[in-house]
Amino acid sequence: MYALVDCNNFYASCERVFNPALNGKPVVVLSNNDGCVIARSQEAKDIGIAMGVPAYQVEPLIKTHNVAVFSSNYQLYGNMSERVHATLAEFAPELEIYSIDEVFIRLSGMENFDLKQFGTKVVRTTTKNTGIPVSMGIAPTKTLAKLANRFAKKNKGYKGVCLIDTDEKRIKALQLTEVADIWGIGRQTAKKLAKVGVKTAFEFTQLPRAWVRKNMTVVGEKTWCELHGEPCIELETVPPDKQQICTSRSFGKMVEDLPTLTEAVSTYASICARKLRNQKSCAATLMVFIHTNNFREDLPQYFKNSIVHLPVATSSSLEISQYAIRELERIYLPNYLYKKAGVIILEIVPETSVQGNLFDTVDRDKHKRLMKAVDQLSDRFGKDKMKLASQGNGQKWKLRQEKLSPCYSTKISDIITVKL
DNA sequence: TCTGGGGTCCTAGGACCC
DNA sequence: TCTGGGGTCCTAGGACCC
Repeated sequence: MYALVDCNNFYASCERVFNPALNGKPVVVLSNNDGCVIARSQEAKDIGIAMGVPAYQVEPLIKTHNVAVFSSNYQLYGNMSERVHATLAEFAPELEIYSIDEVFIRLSGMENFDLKQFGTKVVRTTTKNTGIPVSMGIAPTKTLAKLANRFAKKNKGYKGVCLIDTDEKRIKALQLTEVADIWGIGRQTAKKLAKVGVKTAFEFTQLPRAWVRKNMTVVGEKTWCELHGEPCIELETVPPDKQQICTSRSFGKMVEDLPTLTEAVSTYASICARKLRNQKSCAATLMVFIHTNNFREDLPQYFKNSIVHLPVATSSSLEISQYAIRELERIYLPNYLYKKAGVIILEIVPETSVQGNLFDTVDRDKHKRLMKAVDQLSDRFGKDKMKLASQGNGQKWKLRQEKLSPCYSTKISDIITVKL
């Protein structure tokens, strides 16, 4: 059996842990640049604030209902996420950290346990230890565990735990669920299924397997099998190394000049390089892209990217940033208002198997030592304390984060500020 | 005024090989 | 009249997830 533990309204719950005055009140968290609503407390959902809407469109609702609004604070959420994992790890040895707010657990060797009781204990302990309310779905496959989790959340009577352990419960759950709400069935597939008269998850499972294979590829076929109770999607206890790494942001204000864009691109390149070093890899290809604001139909538009293959794979911020800036200079055109830029690194290989180059002139050992020192300093004093000169100070392009909460759990300076 | 960011997997089709 | 067969690799694009 598998369990899926999912934190309820995760980002909104994180904000509440350190600010209990918000309990019982509507809370929303916004995406980067304070753009869209990406998390809502139950109260915020109840007054009709939809997921993903631009914040300015729900401004009247926010005012009328006195909704607490926060910029996203990933340092806080990441740390709270780690606390949830730590508690769960005490209950089970095999965890898959599926996302910042979801964990799959393999429940092996528990045949003689009362799983419902076990689940209730996990849910209660996690909430008690971290302050974050969680729900748990338990079933024979990951897809069914996801489904069970939906019921655990939606239905108060379950008290946060839903167990699908018989065929009867499985079929009942499938009948009560729209196929579009199944994990792995997206909008396009749901549309296709509607055309052949399939609305519920149960109806989907009644389609012939061959039809599913033909029309929905092996991916759909796996979902079909999992809904029948046959596990096809393995637990991934060790996260695989990333095959591509991307850092991109929209700017707080539109940017026109090359020097400012250069600061941003250099910063994104450095962040990519750090992510690369964290997984002990190097990359041999790099792409830079810039584009204007495509919501502004009244302005001239320009979307462009540029790819470069490096002579030797690297994870040095200096090198990656240099190449990124060079590509930016190739694609930059004046007289456009840019809204977003990004750096993507590809062709990622383990740092232990980098292919050398006879004509290499870079002192790679030196770079490595330097990066190690920089990373240690960043970990100790904050990631923005030491950077390349080309990154500038970020004043002209940084994110808009007008409603940022303090990093209660990670930064001492913030805690002191709060107390004052 | 204002509209997020970061990933993975699969398939089809073209280029190329012997 | 007639023009093989069997592969691999790469890329772009679509679909999905949080």
